[in-house]
Amino acid sequence: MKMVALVDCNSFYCSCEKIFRPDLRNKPVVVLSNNDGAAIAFTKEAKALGFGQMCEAFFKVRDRVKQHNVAVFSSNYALYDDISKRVMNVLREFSPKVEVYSVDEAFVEIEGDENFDFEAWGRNVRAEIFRKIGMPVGVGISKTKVLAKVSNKLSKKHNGVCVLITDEQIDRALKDFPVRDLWGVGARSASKLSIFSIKTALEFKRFPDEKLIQKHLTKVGREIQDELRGINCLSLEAAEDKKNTGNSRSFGYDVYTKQELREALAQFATNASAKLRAQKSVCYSITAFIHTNPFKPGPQYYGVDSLRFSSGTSDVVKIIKGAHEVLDQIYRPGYGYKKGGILLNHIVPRNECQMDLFAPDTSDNEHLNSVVDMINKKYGPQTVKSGACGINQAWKTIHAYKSRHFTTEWKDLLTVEL
DNA sequence: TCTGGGGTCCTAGGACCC
DNA sequence: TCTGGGGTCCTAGGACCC
Repeated sequence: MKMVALVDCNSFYCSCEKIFRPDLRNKPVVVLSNNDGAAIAFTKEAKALGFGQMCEAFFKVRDRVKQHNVAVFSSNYALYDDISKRVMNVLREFSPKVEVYSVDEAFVEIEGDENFDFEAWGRNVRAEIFRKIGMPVGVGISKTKVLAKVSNKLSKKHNGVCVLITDEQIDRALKDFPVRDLWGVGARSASKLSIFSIKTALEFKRFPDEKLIQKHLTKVGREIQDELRGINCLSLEAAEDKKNTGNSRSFGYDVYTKQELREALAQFATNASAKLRAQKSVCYSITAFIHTNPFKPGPQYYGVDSLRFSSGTSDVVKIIKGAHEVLDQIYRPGYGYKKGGILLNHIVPRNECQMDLFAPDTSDNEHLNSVVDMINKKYGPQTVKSGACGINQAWKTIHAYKSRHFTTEWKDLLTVEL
Protein backbone atom coordinates (compact mmCIF):
# COMPACT_ATOMS: atom_id res chain seq x y z
CA MET A 1 0.00 0.00 0.00
CA LYS A 2 1.56 3.26 -1.10
CA MET A 3 0.64 6.47 0.65
CA VAL A 4 1.85 9.99 0.22
CA ALA A 5 2.75 12.34 3.04
CA LEU A 6 2.97 16.08 2.80
CA VAL A 7 5.40 17.48 5.35
CA ASP A 8 5.44 21.23 5.74
CA CYS A 9 7.23 23.54 8.11
CA ASN A 10 5.17 25.76 10.38
CA SER A 11 5.63 29.50 9.72
CA PHE A 12 8.86 28.54 8.01
CA TYR A 13 10.70 31.87 7.83
CA CYS A 14 9.78 32.75 11.40
CA SER A 15 10.76 29.30 12.65
CA CYS A 16 14.17 29.64 10.97
CA GLU A 17 14.78 32.87 12.86
CA LYS A 18 13.63 31.32 16.12
CA ILE A 19 16.12 28.46 15.89
CA PHE A 20 18.88 30.95 16.68
CA ARG A 21 16.84 33.01 19.11
CA PRO A 22 15.54 30.69 21.80
CA ASP A 23 14.42 33.76 23.73
CA LEU A 24 11.67 34.16 21.13
CA ARG A 25 9.96 30.87 21.95
CA ASN A 26 6.19 31.46 22.12
CA LYS A 27 6.72 35.10 21.18
CA PRO A 28 5.18 36.91 18.20
CA VAL A 29 7.59 37.07 15.24
CA VAL A 30 7.18 38.69 11.83
CA VAL A 31 9.42 38.42 8.75
CA LEU A 32 9.43 41.16 6.13
CA SER A 33 9.72 41.02 2.35
CA ASN A 34 12.64 42.41 0.43
CA ASN A 35 13.05 46.11 1.01
CA ASP A 36 11.31 45.62 4.34
CA GLY A 37 8.19 46.67 2.50
CA ALA A 38 5.61 44.19 3.67
CA ALA A 39 5.17 41.50 6.27
CA ILE A 40 5.14 38.08 4.63
CA ALA A 41 5.47 35.54 7.45
CA PHE A 42 4.01 35.38 10.93
CA THR A 43 4.05 33.06 13.92
CA LYS A 44 0.74 32.03 15.41
CA GLU A 45 1.39 34.40 18.30
CA ALA A 46 1.71 37.28 15.81
CA LYS A 47 -1.47 36.18 14.05
CA ALA A 48 -3.28 36.15 17.39
CA LEU A 49 -2.34 39.81 17.77
CA GLY A 50 -4.01 40.59 14.46
CA PHE A 51 -0.98 40.48 12.21
CA GLY A 52 -1.07 38.00 9.42
CA GLN A 53 -2.58 39.79 6.50
CA MET A 54 -0.26 38.80 3.67
CA CYS A 55 1.62 41.70 2.10
CA GLU A 56 0.43 44.22 4.65
CA ALA A 57 2.64 47.29 4.28
CA PHE A 58 5.07 47.34 7.17
CA PHE A 59 4.95 51.08 7.78
CA LYS A 60 1.24 50.76 8.52
CA VAL A 61 1.78 48.32 11.34
CA ARG A 62 5.12 49.57 12.66
CA ASP A 63 3.57 51.26 15.69
CA ARG A 64 1.50 48.24 16.61
CA VAL A 65 4.57 46.04 16.23
CA LYS A 66 6.44 48.16 18.78
CA GLN A 67 3.50 48.31 21.10
CA HIS A 68 3.14 44.51 21.24
CA ASN A 69 6.87 43.91 21.32
CA VAL A 70 6.80 41.81 18.15
CA ALA A 71 10.20 40.62 16.93
CA VAL A 72 10.79 41.80 13.36
CA PHE A 73 13.24 40.37 10.82
CA SER A 74 14.19 41.30 7.28
CA SER A 75 14.17 38.24 5.05
CA ASN A 76 17.38 36.23 5.15
CA TYR A 77 17.11 33.84 2.22
CA ALA A 78 20.60 32.40 2.60
CA LEU A 79 19.61 31.18 6.05
CA TYR A 80 16.20 29.85 4.97
CA ASP A 81 17.63 27.93 2.02
CA ASP A 82 20.20 26.26 4.20
CA ILE A 83 17.72 25.25 6.90
CA SER A 84 15.45 23.93 4.14
CA LYS A 85 18.18 21.66 2.79
CA ARG A 86 18.79 20.26 6.25
CA VAL A 87 15.11 19.47 6.77
CA MET A 88 14.92 17.70 3.40
CA ASN A 89 17.95 15.62 4.27
CA VAL A 90 16.25 14.36 7.43
CA LEU A 91 13.19 13.40 5.34
CA ARG A 92 15.39 11.35 3.04
CA GLU A 93 16.29 9.18 6.03
CA PHE A 94 12.63 8.11 6.13
CA SER A 95 12.03 7.38 2.45
CA PRO A 96 14.04 7.24 -0.76
CA LYS A 97 11.20 9.01 -2.57
CA VAL A 98 11.09 12.65 -1.56
CA GLU A 99 9.84 15.42 -3.82
CA VAL A 100 10.93 18.83 -2.60
CA TYR A 101 7.94 20.93 -3.55
CA SER A 102 9.02 24.27 -2.15
CA VAL A 103 11.44 25.72 0.34
CA ASP A 104 9.25 24.64 3.24
CA GLU A 105 7.42 21.51 2.11
CA ALA A 106 7.95 18.12 0.53
CA PHE A 107 5.93 15.12 -0.59
CA VAL A 108 7.19 11.78 0.74
CA GLU A 109 6.14 8.34 -0.46
CA ILE A 110 5.48 5.80 2.27
CA GLU A 111 5.13 2.08 1.69
CA GLY A 112 3.42 -0.13 4.23
CA ASP A 113 1.03 -3.07 4.50
CA GLU A 114 -2.44 -2.98 6.13
CA ASN A 115 -0.89 -3.17 9.57
CA PHE A 116 1.47 -0.25 9.02
CA ASP A 117 0.96 2.54 11.55
CA PHE A 118 0.96 5.69 9.41
CA GLU A 119 0.08 7.85 12.37
CA ALA A 120 3.17 6.67 14.26
CA TRP A 121 5.30 7.23 11.15
CA GLY A 122 4.13 10.84 11.03
CA ARG A 123 4.80 11.42 14.72
CA ASN A 124 8.28 10.01 14.29
CA VAL A 125 9.09 12.31 11.35
CA ARG A 126 7.91 15.29 13.33
CA ALA A 127 9.95 14.42 16.38
CA GLU A 128 13.11 13.74 14.38
CA ILE A 129 13.00 17.00 12.45
CA PHE A 130 12.45 18.94 15.63
CA ARG A 131 15.22 17.11 17.45
CA LYS A 132 17.79 17.53 14.68
CA ILE A 133 16.93 20.95 13.26
CA GLY A 134 14.63 22.62 15.76
CA MET A 135 11.98 23.04 13.07
CA PRO A 136 8.31 22.32 13.84
CA VAL A 137 6.45 20.59 10.99
CA GLY A 138 2.97 19.29 10.18
CA VAL A 139 2.41 15.92 8.48
CA GLY A 140 -0.61 15.02 6.37
CA ILE A 141 -0.95 11.49 4.96
CA SER A 142 -3.39 10.15 2.37
CA LYS A 143 -3.76 8.39 -0.98
CA THR A 144 -2.90 11.19 -3.41
CA LYS A 145 -1.06 14.48 -3.39
CA VAL A 146 -4.23 16.57 -3.39
CA LEU A 147 -5.63 14.55 -0.47
CA ALA A 148 -2.29 14.75 1.36
CA LYS A 149 -2.55 18.53 1.07
CA VAL A 150 -6.01 18.43 2.61
CA SER A 151 -4.75 16.12 5.33
CA ASN A 152 -1.83 18.42 6.04
CA LYS A 153 -4.13 21.39 6.53
CA LEU A 154 -6.22 19.41 8.98
CA SER A 155 -3.08 18.30 10.83
CA LYS A 156 -2.85 21.75 12.41
CA LYS A 157 -5.90 20.81 14.49
CA HIS A 158 -4.60 17.32 15.31
CA ASN A 159 -1.29 17.97 17.05
CA GLY A 160 0.60 18.07 13.78
CA VAL A 161 -0.32 14.72 12.24
CA CYS A 162 -3.39 13.72 10.24
CA VAL A 163 -4.08 10.46 8.39
CA LEU A 164 -6.91 10.06 5.85
CA ILE A 165 -7.03 6.58 4.40
CA THR A 166 -10.50 5.04 4.49
CA ASP A 167 -13.28 6.45 2.29
CA GLU A 168 -15.20 7.45 5.42
CA GLN A 169 -12.22 9.40 6.78
CA ILE A 170 -11.70 11.11 3.45
CA ASP A 171 -15.32 12.06 2.82
CA ARG A 172 -15.78 13.34 6.35
CA ALA A 173 -12.76 15.60 5.84
CA LEU A 174 -13.87 16.81 2.40
CA LYS A 175 -17.42 17.57 3.56
CA ASP A 176 -16.34 20.68 5.47
CA PHE A 177 -13.41 21.59 3.25
CA PRO A 178 -14.03 24.68 1.08
CA VAL A 179 -13.26 23.95 -2.56
CA ARG A 180 -11.30 27.21 -2.72
CA ASP A 181 -8.80 25.82 -0.20
CA LEU A 182 -7.90 22.84 -2.38
CA TRP A 183 -4.44 22.76 -3.86
CA GLY A 184 -4.71 24.06 -7.43
CA VAL A 185 -8.09 25.76 -7.04
CA GLY A 186 -7.61 29.51 -7.04
CA ALA A 187 -10.09 32.35 -6.88
CA ARG A 188 -10.96 32.06 -10.58
CA SER A 189 -11.65 28.35 -10.55
CA ALA A 190 -13.58 28.58 -7.27
CA SER A 191 -15.94 31.18 -8.68
CA LYS A 192 -16.50 29.09 -11.80
CA LEU A 193 -17.31 26.08 -9.63
CA SER A 194 -19.76 28.09 -7.55
CA ILE A 195 -21.84 28.53 -10.70
CA PHE A 196 -22.45 24.79 -10.57
CA SER A 197 -23.21 25.06 -6.83
CA ILE A 198 -19.93 23.40 -5.93
CA LYS A 199 -18.78 24.85 -2.64
CA THR A 200 -17.08 22.01 -0.79
CA ALA A 201 -14.39 19.56 -1.81
CA LEU A 202 -16.87 16.69 -1.38
CA GLU A 203 -19.31 18.31 -3.82
CA PHE A 204 -16.45 18.69 -6.28
CA LYS A 205 -15.41 15.08 -5.85
CA ARG A 206 -18.97 13.88 -6.53
CA PHE A 207 -19.82 16.25 -9.38
CA PRO A 208 -20.68 13.88 -12.22
CA ASP A 209 -20.11 15.98 -15.35
CA GLU A 210 -16.38 15.62 -15.95
CA LYS A 211 -16.54 17.14 -19.41
CA LEU A 212 -17.89 20.34 -17.96
CA ILE A 213 -15.02 20.45 -15.47
CA GLN A 214 -12.53 19.87 -18.28
CA LYS A 215 -14.07 22.66 -20.29
CA HIS A 216 -13.98 25.29 -17.54
CA LEU A 217 -11.03 24.23 -15.43
CA THR A 218 -8.92 22.52 -18.11
CA LYS A 219 -7.00 19.33 -17.53
CA VAL A 220 -5.72 20.71 -14.25
CA GLY A 221 -9.19 20.79 -12.70
CA ARG A 222 -10.04 17.34 -14.01
CA GLU A 223 -6.98 15.86 -12.39
CA ILE A 224 -7.74 17.50 -9.06
CA GLN A 225 -11.18 15.87 -9.19
CA ASP A 226 -9.62 12.48 -9.85
CA GLU A 227 -7.13 12.93 -7.06
CA LEU A 228 -10.01 13.67 -4.65
CA ARG A 229 -11.44 10.30 -5.70
CA GLY A 230 -8.20 8.62 -4.73
CA ILE A 231 -6.89 8.21 -8.27
CA ASN A 232 -3.25 9.25 -8.58
CA CYS A 233 -2.72 11.72 -11.43
CA LEU A 234 0.13 13.73 -10.01
CA SER A 235 3.03 11.40 -9.35
CA LEU A 236 5.95 12.12 -7.11
CA GLU A 237 8.70 13.54 -9.19
CA ALA A 238 12.41 13.68 -8.74
CA ALA A 239 13.89 17.15 -8.62
CA GLU A 240 14.40 18.32 -12.14
CA ASP A 241 16.57 21.05 -13.47
CA LYS A 242 14.92 24.41 -13.70
CA LYS A 243 13.46 25.26 -17.08
CA ASN A 244 13.71 28.96 -16.45
CA THR A 245 15.61 30.84 -13.86
CA GLY A 246 16.05 34.45 -13.01
CA ASN A 247 16.79 37.08 -10.46
CA SER A 248 15.03 40.37 -9.79
CA ARG A 249 14.71 42.87 -6.99
CA SER A 250 12.99 46.04 -5.99
CA PHE A 251 15.48 48.84 -5.48
CA GLY A 252 15.91 50.67 -2.20
CA TYR A 253 14.97 53.94 -3.94
CA ASP A 254 13.91 55.10 -7.39
CA VAL A 255 16.84 54.68 -9.74
CA TYR A 256 17.28 57.17 -12.60
CA THR A 257 20.72 56.58 -14.04
CA LYS A 258 21.65 53.97 -16.59
CA GLN A 259 24.91 53.36 -14.79
CA GLU A 260 23.12 52.18 -11.66
CA LEU A 261 20.81 49.97 -13.70
CA ARG A 262 23.88 48.47 -15.39
CA GLU A 263 25.26 47.59 -11.97
CA ALA A 264 22.00 46.11 -10.76
CA LEU A 265 21.45 44.01 -13.89
CA ALA A 266 25.07 42.82 -13.71
CA GLN A 267 24.41 41.65 -10.16
CA PHE A 268 21.19 39.87 -11.18
CA ALA A 269 23.03 38.25 -14.10
CA THR A 270 25.77 37.14 -11.72
CA ASN A 271 23.27 35.50 -9.35
CA ALA A 272 21.26 33.80 -12.10
CA SER A 273 24.30 32.50 -13.97
CA ALA A 274 25.61 30.96 -10.74
CA LYS A 275 22.29 29.10 -10.35
CA LEU A 276 22.63 27.89 -13.92
CA ARG A 277 26.16 26.59 -13.39
CA ALA A 278 25.14 24.94 -10.12
CA GLN A 279 22.70 22.74 -12.05
CA LYS A 280 25.24 22.20 -14.84
CA SER A 281 23.07 23.84 -17.48
CA VAL A 282 23.37 26.50 -20.11
CA CYS A 283 20.82 28.95 -21.49
CA TYR A 284 20.20 30.17 -25.02
CA SER A 285 18.56 33.50 -24.31
CA ILE A 286 18.20 36.23 -21.76
CA THR A 287 15.34 38.59 -20.96
CA ALA A 288 15.88 41.78 -19.00
CA PHE A 289 13.27 44.17 -17.66
CA ILE A 290 13.10 47.44 -15.75
CA HIS A 291 10.00 49.23 -14.59
CA THR A 292 8.76 52.23 -12.66
CA ASN A 293 6.76 52.00 -9.44
CA PRO A 294 3.19 51.11 -10.44
CA PHE A 295 1.88 52.29 -7.09
CA LYS A 296 3.16 55.80 -7.58
CA PRO A 297 1.14 58.33 -9.54
CA GLY A 298 2.74 59.71 -12.67
CA PRO A 299 3.93 58.32 -15.97
CA GLN A 300 4.75 54.63 -15.99
CA TYR A 301 7.18 52.71 -18.12
CA TYR A 302 7.79 48.98 -18.44
CA GLY A 303 10.76 48.03 -20.56
CA VAL A 304 11.41 44.41 -21.49
CA ASP A 305 13.30 42.66 -24.27
CA SER A 306 15.27 39.52 -24.98
CA LEU A 307 18.25 38.41 -26.97
CA ARG A 308 19.53 35.05 -28.09
CA PHE A 309 23.04 33.85 -27.52
CA SER A 310 24.81 32.34 -30.50
CA SER A 311 25.32 29.20 -28.44
CA GLY A 312 24.31 27.90 -25.04
CA THR A 313 26.16 29.62 -22.24
CA SER A 314 26.46 29.88 -18.48
CA ASP A 315 29.42 32.24 -18.63
CA VAL A 316 28.92 35.13 -16.26
CA VAL A 317 30.78 37.52 -18.56
CA LYS A 318 28.58 36.73 -21.56
CA ILE A 319 25.41 36.86 -19.53
CA ILE A 320 26.29 40.25 -18.04
CA LYS A 321 27.08 41.51 -21.53
CA GLY A 322 23.75 40.20 -22.74
CA ALA A 323 21.92 41.96 -19.91
CA HIS A 324 23.67 45.23 -20.79
CA GLU A 325 22.80 44.90 -24.47
CA VAL A 326 19.14 44.47 -23.63
CA LEU A 327 19.32 47.40 -21.23
CA ASP A 328 20.60 49.60 -24.08
CA GLN A 329 17.42 48.72 -25.97
CA ILE A 330 14.93 49.25 -23.17
CA TYR A 331 16.34 52.13 -21.13
CA ARG A 332 14.46 55.40 -21.39
CA PRO A 333 15.93 58.37 -19.53
CA GLY A 334 13.76 60.44 -17.25
CA TYR A 335 11.95 57.65 -15.43
CA GLY A 336 12.50 56.61 -11.84
CA TYR A 337 12.93 52.83 -11.92
CA LYS A 338 11.78 50.83 -8.92
CA LYS A 339 12.56 47.32 -10.01
CA GLY A 340 14.66 45.39 -12.45
CA GLY A 341 15.54 41.82 -13.20
CA ILE A 342 16.70 39.24 -15.67
CA LEU A 343 15.45 35.81 -16.75
CA LEU A 344 17.47 33.07 -18.41
CA ASN A 345 15.45 31.03 -20.90
CA HIS A 346 15.79 27.95 -23.10
CA ILE A 347 17.81 26.09 -20.52
CA VAL A 348 19.34 22.72 -21.38
CA PRO A 349 21.93 20.51 -19.68
CA ARG A 350 25.42 21.59 -20.61
CA ASN A 351 26.32 18.22 -22.14
CA GLU A 352 23.38 18.47 -24.55
CA CYS A 353 24.37 21.93 -25.66
CA GLN A 354 25.12 22.40 -29.34
CA MET A 355 27.88 24.67 -30.49
CA ASP A 356 27.39 27.16 -33.26
CA LEU A 357 30.06 26.55 -35.89
CA PHE A 358 29.71 29.99 -37.40
CA ALA A 359 29.71 32.14 -34.29
CA PRO A 360 33.02 33.87 -33.68
CA ASP A 361 33.40 33.16 -29.97
CA THR A 362 31.49 30.17 -28.73
CA SER A 363 33.68 28.97 -25.92
CA ASP A 364 32.67 29.84 -22.40
CA ASN A 365 35.47 30.74 -20.12
CA GLU A 366 34.85 27.64 -18.05
CA HIS A 367 38.02 27.80 -16.09
CA LEU A 368 37.39 31.33 -14.87
CA ASN A 369 33.80 30.55 -13.95
CA SER A 370 34.64 27.41 -12.03
CA VAL A 371 37.39 29.12 -10.06
CA VAL A 372 34.99 31.94 -9.15
CA ASP A 373 32.34 29.41 -8.06
CA MET A 374 34.89 27.52 -6.00
CA ILE A 375 36.12 30.61 -4.18
CA ASN A 376 32.59 31.77 -3.46
CA LYS A 377 31.65 28.36 -2.16
CA LYS A 378 34.62 28.29 0.16
CA TYR A 379 34.68 31.88 1.40
CA GLY A 380 31.02 32.84 1.07
CA PRO A 381 28.83 34.17 -1.73
CA GLN A 382 29.99 37.38 -3.45
CA THR A 383 33.60 37.04 -2.34
CA VAL A 384 34.65 37.38 -5.98
CA LYS A 385 32.52 38.92 -8.69
CA SER A 386 32.65 41.16 -11.72
CA GLY A 387 33.44 44.82 -11.21
CA ALA A 388 30.40 45.54 -13.37
CA CYS A 389 28.25 44.85 -10.33
CA GLY A 390 29.57 48.00 -8.69
CA ILE A 391 31.11 48.50 -5.27
CA ASN A 392 28.63 50.50 -3.23
CA GLN A 393 25.43 49.20 -4.77
CA ALA A 394 23.47 52.08 -3.27
CA TRP A 395 20.36 50.91 -5.13
CA LYS A 396 20.32 47.72 -3.14
CA THR A 397 17.32 46.41 -1.34
CA ILE A 398 16.91 47.66 2.22
CA HIS A 399 17.34 45.07 4.96
CA ALA A 400 17.28 46.91 8.25
CA TYR A 401 16.37 43.99 10.49
CA LYS A 402 18.39 41.17 9.01
CA SER A 403 19.68 38.32 11.13
CA ARG A 404 23.11 36.84 10.50
CA HIS A 405 24.05 34.12 8.05
CA PHE A 406 24.42 31.69 10.94
CA THR A 407 24.93 28.58 8.87
CA THR A 408 26.50 29.78 5.63
CA GLU A 409 29.25 32.22 6.60
CA TRP A 410 32.04 31.55 9.06
CA LYS A 411 32.11 35.09 10.35
CA ASP A 412 28.43 34.80 11.32
CA LEU A 413 28.79 31.60 13.27
CA LEU A 414 26.85 31.78 16.52
CA THR A 415 28.98 31.99 19.65
CA VAL A 416 27.55 30.68 22.89
CA GLU A 417 28.79 31.86 26.26
CA LEU A 418 28.35 29.55 29.17
C1' DT B 1 6.63 56.29 3.92
C1' DC B 2 4.83 50.95 1.49
C1' DT B 3 2.69 47.44 -1.42
C1' DG B 4 7.94 40.21 -2.68
C1' DG B 5 10.30 36.97 -5.55
C1' DG B 6 10.57 32.70 -7.98
C1' DG B 7 8.49 29.23 -10.21
C1' DT B 8 5.15 25.52 -13.09
C1' DC B 9 1.63 24.02 -16.25
C1' DC B 10 -2.07 24.55 -19.75
C1' DT B 11 -4.36 26.45 -23.80
C1' DA B 12 -5.28 29.21 -27.83
C1' DG B 13 -3.69 30.91 -31.79
C1' DG B 14 -0.19 32.34 -35.17
C1' DA B 15 3.63 30.85 -38.18
C1' DC B 16 5.21 27.59 -40.94
C1' DC B 17 5.57 23.24 -43.54
C1' DC B 18 4.24 19.78 -47.04
C1' DT C 1 -18.41 33.93 -55.65
C1' DC C 2 -13.67 30.25 -54.41
C1' DT C 3 -9.26 30.61 -52.19
C1' DG C 4 -7.13 22.51 -48.84
C1' DG C 5 -6.14 19.98 -44.89
C1' DG C 6 -3.36 18.26 -41.52
C1' DG C 7 0.38 18.61 -38.65
C1' DT C 8 4.21 20.72 -35.56
C1' DC C 9 6.43 24.32 -33.14
C1' DC C 10 6.52 28.47 -30.61
C1' DT C 11 4.80 32.16 -27.80
C1' DA C 12 1.79 34.99 -25.06
C1' DG C 13 -1.23 35.00 -21.56
C1' DG C 14 -3.90 32.98 -17.84
C1' DA C 15 -4.08 30.53 -13.58
C1' DC C 16 -2.04 28.79 -9.78
C1' DC C 17 1.48 27.67 -6.20
C1' DC C 18 4.58 28.86 -1.99
